[in-house]
Parts: sequence; C-alpha cells; structure tokens
Amino acid sequence: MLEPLHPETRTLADRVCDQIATAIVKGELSPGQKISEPELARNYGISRGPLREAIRRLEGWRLVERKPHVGARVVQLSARELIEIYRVREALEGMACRQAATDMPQEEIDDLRALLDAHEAGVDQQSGRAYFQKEGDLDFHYRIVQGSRNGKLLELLGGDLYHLVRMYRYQFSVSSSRPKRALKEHRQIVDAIEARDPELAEMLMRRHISNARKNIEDKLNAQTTE
Amino acid sequence: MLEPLHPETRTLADRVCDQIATAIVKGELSPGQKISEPELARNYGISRGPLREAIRRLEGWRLVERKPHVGARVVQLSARELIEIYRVREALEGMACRQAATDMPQEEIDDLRALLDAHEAGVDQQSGRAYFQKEGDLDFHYRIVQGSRNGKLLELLGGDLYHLVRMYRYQFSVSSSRPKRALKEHRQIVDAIEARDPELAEMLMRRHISNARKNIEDKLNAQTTE
DNA sequence: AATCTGTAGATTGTCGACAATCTCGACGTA
DNA sequence: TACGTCGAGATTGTCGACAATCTACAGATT
Repeated sequence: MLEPLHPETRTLADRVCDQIATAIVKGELSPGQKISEPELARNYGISRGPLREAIRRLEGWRLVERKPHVGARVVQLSARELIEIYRVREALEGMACRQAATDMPQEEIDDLRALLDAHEAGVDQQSGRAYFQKEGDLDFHYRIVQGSRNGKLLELLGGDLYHLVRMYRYQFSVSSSRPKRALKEHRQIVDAIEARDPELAEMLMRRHISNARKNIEDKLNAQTTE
Repeated sequence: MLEPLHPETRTLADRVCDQIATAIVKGELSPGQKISEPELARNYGISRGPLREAIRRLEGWRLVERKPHVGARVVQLSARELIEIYRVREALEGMACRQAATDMPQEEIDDLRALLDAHEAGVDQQSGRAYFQKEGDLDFHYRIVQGSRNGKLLELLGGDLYHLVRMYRYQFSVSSSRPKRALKEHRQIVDAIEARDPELAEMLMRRHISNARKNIEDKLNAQTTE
C-alpha cells in the first residue's frame, strides 16, 4: 500500500479554503474587506465554482460573512465578541483540562513539558519570540484539548474558535504581554494534570484564561479611553 | 420601505441547505446513507452547483461527512459522540445559565415561565406530547442561551450542537422518558435565574444536563447489554 | 440644492458540459 | 478457488457562459 504519490489528492476548493483562511488570519485580507469572487479566482488561478465552495466553508468557520446577492466580507471581530470568545474558552477549556487530568496519557504529558521547556528558551532569547508567544501558546492549549479525548470539544475549540483567536492575535498583535507569568501558569496546569487532580486542573485553566481575558479588557479599555 | 415582495430573496443553495438539514434531522435521509449529487439535484429541482455549496455548509454543521473524490454521507453519531456532546453542553449551558441569571431581561423570564406552563399542559394530556418533549425542551434551552447575551455561545449551541441533538432525538426517539422530572428541573432553573442567583442557576443547569446524560448512558448500556 | 429615477456596468447566482477519479464486476492466471 | 488486473460505467471535481440582482453615477424634477 503506497501513500498517494499524486502530490495533490485534496480538492482545489479544500486547498484554496485553507489558503484563504491563512490569509485572513494573518491579515493579508483585511477585516471587513469585501471578497471579490472574480478577483480571488484570478489570484488563486481557479474558477469561481470551487472558490464559492471554499467561501461557503469559511462562512461556516465564521471567518467570512455573506449576504445574498451582495457578497462576502472578511469578519471584523469587535471587542465584545472577543470577550465572548474568551468566556466560552474559559468554560470549554476548563472542562477539557479536567478531563485531561483523568485521561491524558503520561507520554503526552511528557511531550507537553518538553514544549514548555522550548517556550522558556524562546522567551529568554529575543529570537523566535513572536512564534512562541503567538502560536506556541495556542499549541499548548490545543494539546490539552486533545488530551481530553473529547472529539466534539476538539472540533469546537480547534475549529471556529481556534481560527478566530489566531486572527485576533495577528490583528491586534498583542502577543501576551505577560509571557513569564503565562509560562508559569502553564507549568502549574501541567503539574495538576500529572498529579491527576481534575478539580485543580480545571480551576487553574479557568483562572489562566480569565487572566488573559482581563488583560485584554484592560488593553482595550486603555485604547478606547486614551 | 416595503418588505421584500419577492417571495424568495434567499439563494437556492440556502433554501436547499435548510431542506436537507431538516431531512437529515428527521431521519428522512438515514444516517450513514450516501448522498448522491445527481439524485438530490433532481429531487430538489436544482443543478449541482448550488447543491454542492449547500453540502459544503452542511459539512460545516457536522451533519454530513465528505471524502474527496468519493462523496458525502449523512453523519452517524456514535454513543460515544453523543455523550461527548452532552458533556460539552454541560459546560456551555452551565455558563449560559450563569450569565442569564445576570443579564436576562425580566420580560424574557416571564415568557419562559409561560413556555413551561404550556409544557405542563402538554405533558398532562396525551396530545402534543411528542412535540413538547422533543422540540419544546430544546426550545427552553435555546431561550436560556439567548438570555446569556453571548453571541458566540448562541452560535455554538444553536448551530452545530443544536442540529446534532435534534437529530439524535428523532433517531433514537427517546424523548426524555422523564418528562415530569425534567419539567420540575426546568422550573427550578427559571426560579434561580429570576432570583438572580448565578451560582445556583449554573449548578442546577449542569445537574439537569448531567441527569439527562446519565439517563442516556443507562439506556444505551441496556441496549448494548441485552 | 436636495431628492428621486433610471440606466449602465459589474457582481453574484445558476446552469450544463467536460475532465479526473473512483467503484465494481469480468476476466485471466496461479 | 483465490487473487490480481483491467476496463466500462457512474460519480465527483472543475470550468466557462448566461441570467438575476445589486451598485453607482448621471440626469431630471421639485
């Protein structure tokens, strides 16, 4: 049984969907910007059929909003929505963390510790700082959700919400202005999971995300007030 | 300013998407059944273009699963997935209920009580029993999520999860074999919300959904063991 | 000047046709 | 008989063209 030699087994619409999603997350397509089907089709070198299918899926991921007979626009998340997302994360990831304390295999816990070590090295030195603070943090959270062994949870957090949070981080470029503090909280969480203490693990995760939310709220208030 | 007289302002793909979603939820399209694009297109009297877009969105709603170059199938949710959904609901609706206790307007609380009265009347008499137990219960939960005033929460619970739970109820036709008990729990929840007691409201909702989950687990175990 | 109307252009929605890929049964070989 | 190969048919993926709708600007009217 050979792995697919054909370099592209996935469909055009699938690939373009990922490309557009990345472009939106990284801000190459500005929030609120109108999405012109003919233009995008030319850019990606495909016809409008697959492109429209890709847009339909992005709509499901809440990365674009569509009005019939008018067109699609890149979502523009408000401060309010961002706070809402963090409240949802608090509930969901709190639960994920509790279940991870029960079901996450020791091997994955070890990997998680290794990840944190890498983060620490990245925080100390200037190089790679952006990466570890932006995507690395999400990677940590993602792994814990995986550890919960709850597929629906992974779908929700790893799907819609994950994209939106990544998008927010790139847009506001507020890569967690409290890296050392966050790293310490991460270590506490892993400790609780390894100690197989579900209550503590959930509590720590909720507090961790709650702290992040308050941090954002303060920044947004400062921006608005100044 | 007139409301649209044009009977159908929505797009073909949108309408067909809803039609197919309903058909799946009600079991007219069996779980696991293959979705033939040419056949469905003929049935609904449209071409394959809009149909494919509809399928793409259904895929986002987790009502169908698609494999490239093979086709789409109606999802078939396992007992495990069903339990997972209920655990997610426990976390999310618990939070929704807590926020509803803070932010839900008195007017909506009154409406909610009226809804419960209607349910009680429906439970007593045989007629309409199926409705109140199936959709009525979901209606109750939906309104509380609305009361939380958290848009993301409404998207998550009112989107993917809502469809899947409805689908499960039709498929297994286990319309809550504990209607009186459930109704009593509903009333307690509304009381807690009206008393503006967030902690109690969350706790009661979590226990309510947890009870429903255990109820399902027992039934599934009985089915498997017998 | 401000508002309304109507037309031109562009964009979105829909369709049918063609190409690429998969499915499944027939055939041949060990 | 069991297994692998091959090919016909059907299905999915992609494309370009046409129809329906919206947007924006120019001109007319009060």
